Amino acid sequence: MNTPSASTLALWTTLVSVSRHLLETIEARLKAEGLPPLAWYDALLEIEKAGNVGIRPFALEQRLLLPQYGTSRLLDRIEKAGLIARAPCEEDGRGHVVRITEEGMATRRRIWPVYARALIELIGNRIGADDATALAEALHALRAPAPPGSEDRIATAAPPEAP
Amino acid sequence: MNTPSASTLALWTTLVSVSRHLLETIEARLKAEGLPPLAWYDALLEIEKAGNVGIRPFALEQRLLLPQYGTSRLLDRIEKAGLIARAPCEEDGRGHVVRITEEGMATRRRIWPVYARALIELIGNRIGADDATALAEALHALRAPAPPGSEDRIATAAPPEAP
DNA sequence: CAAGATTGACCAATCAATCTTT
DNA sequence: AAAGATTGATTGGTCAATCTTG
Repeated sequence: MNTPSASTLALWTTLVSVSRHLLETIEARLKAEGLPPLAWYDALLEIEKAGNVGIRPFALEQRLLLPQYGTSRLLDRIEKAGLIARAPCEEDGRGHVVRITEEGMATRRRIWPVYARALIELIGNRIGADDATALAEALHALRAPAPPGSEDRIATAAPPEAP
Repeated sequence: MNTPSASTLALWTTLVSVSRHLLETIEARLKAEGLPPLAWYDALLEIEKAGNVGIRPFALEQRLLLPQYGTSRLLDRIEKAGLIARAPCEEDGRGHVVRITEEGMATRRRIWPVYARALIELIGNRIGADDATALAEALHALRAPAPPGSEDRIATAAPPEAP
């Protein structure tokens, strides 16, 4: 067999179109509210969870699944907006430490309701809880293989509890 | 309820991470083979299907779900690579017509085996046909609402039969 | 004026170095 | 030399005009 089955093609096309639709809709709503894009939310959340000790960019890369330079450029923009602070690392002279600012926390808290409402409208209201759970379970078969060395798993956009 | 349920969040995070993983893997394989990105394949396929009469950019936009300027820029690059030809439209002085070249067809035919093999390895080999069909059906509940005026549905990356 | 299509200017993503420290 | 992180240069994507014809 050198061509995908009809069921494979059907799953592939719906997967791509659905995730594109959801992402575009959520990004559009954030922009309409004058809020930064989803990538900022994911980054701010991870940095906020790190607390006062902060987080190293290389750790952020792994959690956000971004390339090294992507993380660097993303942090550039978020820092320029005053939502995080970068400082040289004490223990390791090569590294830096990233911490969230008060304004960063405030912005993350303003993003969440818009994000949450979109997820409810676009997913929760359109599919039953049991179906959603079953779908997520089934999709696990298609996940990326765990990179060597990482035993704890992480998803792309891991939202928190309500602010 | 103002926060998404756990099942909604689980589905959202797996959806995003799985589709990102699949897309990145396929794009990486195309690049490794010296082939153009997936977007070129989708465009070339639609243009090739239009045959000798060609296709208008505005029709391509609808099928590829791209913005007007996105289509224009994409066609710029594909044309510069010699894979398509743009000509002014006879019936409508405002419009243009896009046709595929021999080299364009050849390139599309070279992309397909790589694309097809990736879909088989990443999807077909990891999930049963019945499960894949059920998954695709269930995901239909999350699709974008049909835009007014379009009665025939289309997916983002609609692959053809084997070349 | 609306539709089809393109373009200049700007923002974001990518590649290949580069720099510093371990 | 390898790890952590950044940066210059190029490409790709987006916004707001712009141009031409219906």
